[in-house]
Amino acid sequence: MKKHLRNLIIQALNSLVQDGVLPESTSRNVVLERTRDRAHGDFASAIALTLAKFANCKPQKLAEHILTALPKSERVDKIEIAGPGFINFFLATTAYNAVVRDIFDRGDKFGHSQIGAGQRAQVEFVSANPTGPLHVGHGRGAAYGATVANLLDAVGYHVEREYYINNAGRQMNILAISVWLRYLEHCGERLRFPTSGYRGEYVRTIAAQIYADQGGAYILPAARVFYSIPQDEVLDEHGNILVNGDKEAHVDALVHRSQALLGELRYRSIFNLSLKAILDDIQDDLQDFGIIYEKWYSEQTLAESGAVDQTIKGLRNAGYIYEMDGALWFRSSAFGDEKDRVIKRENGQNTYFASDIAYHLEKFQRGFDLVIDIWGADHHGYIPRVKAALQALGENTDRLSVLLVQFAILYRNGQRVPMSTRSGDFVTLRELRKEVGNDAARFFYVMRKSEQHLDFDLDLAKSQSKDNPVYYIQYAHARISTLLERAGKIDLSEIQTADLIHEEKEIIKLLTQFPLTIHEAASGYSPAIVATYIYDLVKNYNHFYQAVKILSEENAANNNLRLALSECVRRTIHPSLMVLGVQAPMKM
RNA sequence: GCCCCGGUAGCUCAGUUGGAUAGAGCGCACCCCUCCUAAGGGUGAGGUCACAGGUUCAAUUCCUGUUCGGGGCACCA
Repeated sequence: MKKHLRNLIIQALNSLVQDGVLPESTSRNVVLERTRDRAHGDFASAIALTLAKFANCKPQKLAEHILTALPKSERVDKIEIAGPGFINFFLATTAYNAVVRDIFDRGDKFGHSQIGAGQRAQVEFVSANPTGPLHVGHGRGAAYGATVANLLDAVGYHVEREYYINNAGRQMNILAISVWLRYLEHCGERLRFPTSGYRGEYVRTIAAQIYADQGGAYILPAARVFYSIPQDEVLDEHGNILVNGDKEAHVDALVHRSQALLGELRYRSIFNLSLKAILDDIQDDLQDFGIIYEKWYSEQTLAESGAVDQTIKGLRNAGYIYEMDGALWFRSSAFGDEKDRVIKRENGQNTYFASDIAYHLEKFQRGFDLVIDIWGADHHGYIPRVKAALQALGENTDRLSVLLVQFAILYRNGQRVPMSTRSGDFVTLRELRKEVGNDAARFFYVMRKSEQHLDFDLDLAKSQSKDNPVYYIQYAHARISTLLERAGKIDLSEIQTADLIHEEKEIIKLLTQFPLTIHEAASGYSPAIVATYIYDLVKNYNHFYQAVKILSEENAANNNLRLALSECVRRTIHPSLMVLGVQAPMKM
């Protein structure tokens, strides 16, 4: 429809150029928009305002010229000039018929398009270190990433969802010794748990499980483990320093000592059991949350394949590697990063950055047209160096989009729920899902723009009332479903849209916007647009529902129209909720 | 100090590549079920779009500066 009107205006402009009213160079980029106010018709164009100075006359005068030059169209009822020179189009109500029929023809693919057809997109999200269960912050990344992937899928991309498992670095070693130390405690050894160790309760659980499965095979006296290890930093419960020490050196020394005492085989065993326990938990958690990955990509495998060393060699060949203070540096400042970055540490270990470069290079080599990373907002400083490395390796970073997700803050009884990473005192994703349910969690996580901090109201998410947008929308879907079930078959040939009431027109207008909404949400990576849209549609449906009788309507044409509209709304709610990862119940 | 994100109604937020009278939900004040799910609907009050400049016929929207809030500036991830 918009296209149709745009063509009309372009034709008018062409003839005005011929008449010499407008110069030859006039732009044919016609802007049309839906009106906000009903009095302004259905569509409006500010074209006369934009072009007035080229025509050398007042906008209103130009608008009149355009109006006379506009070809007639049976789909337009009335055209007016208003305000400073807007041209308002009022659609013929018969144009609405086509909309309803079109939605029925599209089946369950209404709103979907093929804009991305033939293109491959990869979305990498969550990718939390497997050092503990997912918490509510990861949850937002999970819901957001899954929805962005669904949106790209809806507009025709071939999408691959991927989780990058950071299972090779120092943090994993710290996890392994944390588990082992808890295991020793479990077996009666007394020790002071390191400040930089993983202190969560889950570590004890894994340790106890290892003991239950394998008995005392890993027991060693704690005194031997801690003998002449550098002093740890000791804090009290308020974070004040009680004993000055180097907690990182302390924990690194413990890792070394553990590897020496346990031997390669037993150390690997603890390491792998810990990793498996946590990764299993993460995978279950995400699957229960309705998130399916095509690929779980292991950093370990990447490192073992030699890809990381290969990548460093590539950077060296390109001339961007130098040595300083015993470490290897990447000259990222040559590509706009604020300083150079270490890629191999003095102790010979690669930094995480090194494997991240190799991983991204590998992603590029897999040939995706679109590579999307979803990170927490606190990682934003990391973007320039990753892009720098890819550029140094000769890649075009336009294919890479890094999307940042701000934190979610939980509120219960109007109070902020305290969360501190120290002491491992955070709310897990699993706890949140258990408390509010998957549907509410998925919806609440994405209903705000991702770059916006999210105030997550737990009480609202749990409430079964109209105040809760998830229930409001699901309820409408259920209500329509039962309504249509009672009504039986809809006779589309009986539909006529000659005299629609206001509520009906509003619904149809909104329905026509749905494909565009999905497109905008997909191209802008903004699931919140869908959430806002669907809420708005449901609200309008409720107005309509309140205004008319549907089942008891005697006039067959009206009856069929209203049923058809209900069905159209249902066919819009359904795919929207699917994209958002929320159930669309038939009954409630 | 530098970098990223944000500042719109009492609260939480929308606001479509700059457009006509800036919207919604909650909260507040009233009101509506002989009727398909009241898990719903209606009416009203409530705004210096953080502030100051600039670009434009037109700025909440774009640019610059200021200010406030969040986050980041490691041989941690």
